[in-house]
Amino acid sequence: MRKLGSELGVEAMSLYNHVPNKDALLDGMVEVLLGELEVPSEEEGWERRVREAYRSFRRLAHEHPNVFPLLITRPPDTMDGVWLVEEFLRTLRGAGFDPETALYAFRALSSYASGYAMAEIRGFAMEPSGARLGAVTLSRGDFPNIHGLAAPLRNVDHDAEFEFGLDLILAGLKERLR
Amino acid sequence: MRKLGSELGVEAMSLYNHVPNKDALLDGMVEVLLGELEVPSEEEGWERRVREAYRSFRRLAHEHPNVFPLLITRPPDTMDGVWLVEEFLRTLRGAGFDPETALYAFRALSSYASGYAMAEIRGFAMEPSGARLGAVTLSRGDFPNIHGLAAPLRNVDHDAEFEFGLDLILAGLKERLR
DNA sequence: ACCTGAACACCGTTCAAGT
DNA sequence: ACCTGAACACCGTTCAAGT
Repeated sequence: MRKLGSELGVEAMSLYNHVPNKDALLDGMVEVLLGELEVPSEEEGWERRVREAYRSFRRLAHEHPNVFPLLITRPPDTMDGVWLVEEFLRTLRGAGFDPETALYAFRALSSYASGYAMAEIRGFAMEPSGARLGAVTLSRGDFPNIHGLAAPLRNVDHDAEFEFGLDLILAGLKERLR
Repeated sequence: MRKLGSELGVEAMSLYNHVPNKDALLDGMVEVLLGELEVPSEEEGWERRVREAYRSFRRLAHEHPNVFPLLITRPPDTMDGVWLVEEFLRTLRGAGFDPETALYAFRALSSYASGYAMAEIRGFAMEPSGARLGAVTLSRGDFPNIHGLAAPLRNVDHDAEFEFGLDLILAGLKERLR
């Protein structure tokens, strides 16, 4: 608050004339972030629509790596948020899914996408990145599999990797449609 | 630090005789948490082994909802962590996956599981839970799909839901095996 | 070797007082 | 209507002084 105040050329206490407290401010930031989500038009077909929406979701993480974790930490309780869910459910219902499966699909995809985006921002958990491979000394004998991946690990194509997981889930969903 | 100190019947400053700083303390907590992960023995077959490991991962979130987010926020840089990855990769390699796919599979499953577990802890993002459905007033006309899910939303079986996503990804992986 | 008091540089927030 | 100084109740951390 003090830092934001000075950024605005004002004392920290003045902010409380415009905002109830810091939490409200953070909630507002999350709301703005969510507003930047780009959901493509309906003509594209359900699969492409869903895919693009989650690509856009991941893009939010790249564009605002400091705000994005707040979206995960403090799920927004806004009308805009509810609208997005309604849209998603409608799209999947239209594709032929029953209501429960549509909900499961939403949560599965959202879990995957937010988990992946978080990992990208904070570093992949329990995993020696290219940089970290050096930090911990891995004997080639004890860690043959990680060692064999040293080169690929150094320059993973995150776009392709994200798409891989998306493919997996979407393929599974299409399977259930039959 | 002050609170932990008083819990131990000691002033906060005394802690610095045993621990470099607060961050190191948090890292240690994450390390202990990770140590509680239960990876089943190898005889069970790769799929069951992977499935059980991620069930155990999710259990960590339930048992330690305050520490688990730290695991996501500050990916541990420990030998134990590397060992887990090595184990995972070895198991999938043994099942017939090529190295890159094994890595992708690890990250896809980990992203999904951590995303789902986080959502369970903090509340599902952009989604009216049973409780929240009341907070925001949803006209039946504007949100027909969410409204149709009101009953299922109130008592989702999270175990089954988590399993649904796991099935989706594992099915997709098995598909690639052929 | 371990603990402590005093101190430093921070937080978010309240409230009476100013304009 | 909006801003501010002083103050409160907090943080993590350092360091010289004690035992």
